[in-house]
Amino acid sequence: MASARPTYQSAAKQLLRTSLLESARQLLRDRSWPEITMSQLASAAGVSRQTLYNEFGSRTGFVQAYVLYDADRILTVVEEAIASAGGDPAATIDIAFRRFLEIMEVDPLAVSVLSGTDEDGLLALVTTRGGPVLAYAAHRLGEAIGAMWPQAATEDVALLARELVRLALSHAMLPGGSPDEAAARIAALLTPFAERALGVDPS
Amino acid sequence: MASARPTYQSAAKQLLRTSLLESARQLLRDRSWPEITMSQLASAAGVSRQTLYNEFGSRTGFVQAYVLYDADRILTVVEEAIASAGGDPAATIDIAFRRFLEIMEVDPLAVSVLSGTDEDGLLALVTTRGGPVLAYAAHRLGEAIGAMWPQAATEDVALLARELVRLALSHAMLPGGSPDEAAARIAALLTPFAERALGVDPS
DNA sequence: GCTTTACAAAATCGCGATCGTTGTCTTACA
DNA sequence: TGTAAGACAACGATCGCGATTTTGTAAAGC
Repeated sequence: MASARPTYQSAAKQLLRTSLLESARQLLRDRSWPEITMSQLASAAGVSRQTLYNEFGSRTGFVQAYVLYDADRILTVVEEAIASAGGDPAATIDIAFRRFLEIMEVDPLAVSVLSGTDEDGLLALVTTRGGPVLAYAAHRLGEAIGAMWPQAATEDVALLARELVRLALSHAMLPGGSPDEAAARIAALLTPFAERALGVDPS
Repeated sequence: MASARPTYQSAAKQLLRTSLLESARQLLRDRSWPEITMSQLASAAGVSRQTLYNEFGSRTGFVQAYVLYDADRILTVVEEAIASAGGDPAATIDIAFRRFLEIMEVDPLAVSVLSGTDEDGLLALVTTRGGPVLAYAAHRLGEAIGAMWPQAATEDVALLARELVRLALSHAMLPGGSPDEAAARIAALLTPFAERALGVDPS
């Protein structure tokens, strides 16, 4: 299977990265980020510390990559939820938001940030310095929604995606009711915009 | 009932509180919160340190009160902006959001939180532990909107107010474009919901 | 390309000592 | 009654200092 798109090198590199990132995910289940050393991380993944540095550059470089990796993970699930909604605006927003909040409740990084006292500066990484994550998530979400509603203006879809991400992060950091309740409210709030963007006749 | 006007005692107490809080606002213009001591605060307001403690209990008690005071200040301006909009849904949301973001750009506490490295835990006070502020702001905003749109269901107004506050805080912490641009986008996003709640015929 | 070993720079920790601050109390005053 | 002022213990920063750990980089070996 050498004819596949990714070369062996890139595939191996990808395997290395996910192995490291997944090990970090495991370690984050019972220790907070500042309690995890690069040595522990390397040995948990079965590679040398040097390899870890070659791949991610520095400690902060790794944690930034991990945030994106975590976002990627979550977005994949949310995209599946969107695809399963069958195109209905209200159902799409509701299920996507609900799935997101449900995941965040058990996400190692999220619970670590929310439960701890933020002795590390991790909270800022998704708020005041959360530009990269927000942009990435908004883009991915916009693609997923745009694929499902091709008749909607890309401008409207991008707008909906961006603010949806902001609301999602806000509700993840400070829950307003259960995921079910929150998702229902957000869906009720944003469905009129979505329907108008889709040209649905509000009979 | 006691009296229509506040008693001398309550008025004096109120004067004392606002004097202290306003002094803190001044001090926050060139120092961050952890750099301000209770002694400095008391003498800046011209009262004894003991009086400060009698009124606010503790240092954290004061900063929490200050956050509410600051929110109150900002909300007053936003309420005026809402009243000036004349009831039109799009204009109301647009001007309220824009005024809020403009204020936050020069608010001493806000710039202190956004520029600093959050060595104090102040960022958490408007995110993961921001329940009280969010509830207070959502309530005030709901009242203001409800007074302008009496025909809308209180449920819809409360929903709009709550999520509007979340979006506002998100945009204040991590700006997405200028206040004008952000406000225009939020207005475009939420106007359909507001119009539907108002029973406006979308001709 | 990964591992091992080595190494300098930087961060962390333990541990007193010190100092400033917090929070409380008591007394004096209007 | 409520504020000012002084004194006070408790607590938390801060500092010095050595010891240790961790970060980040480099070399050599497989």
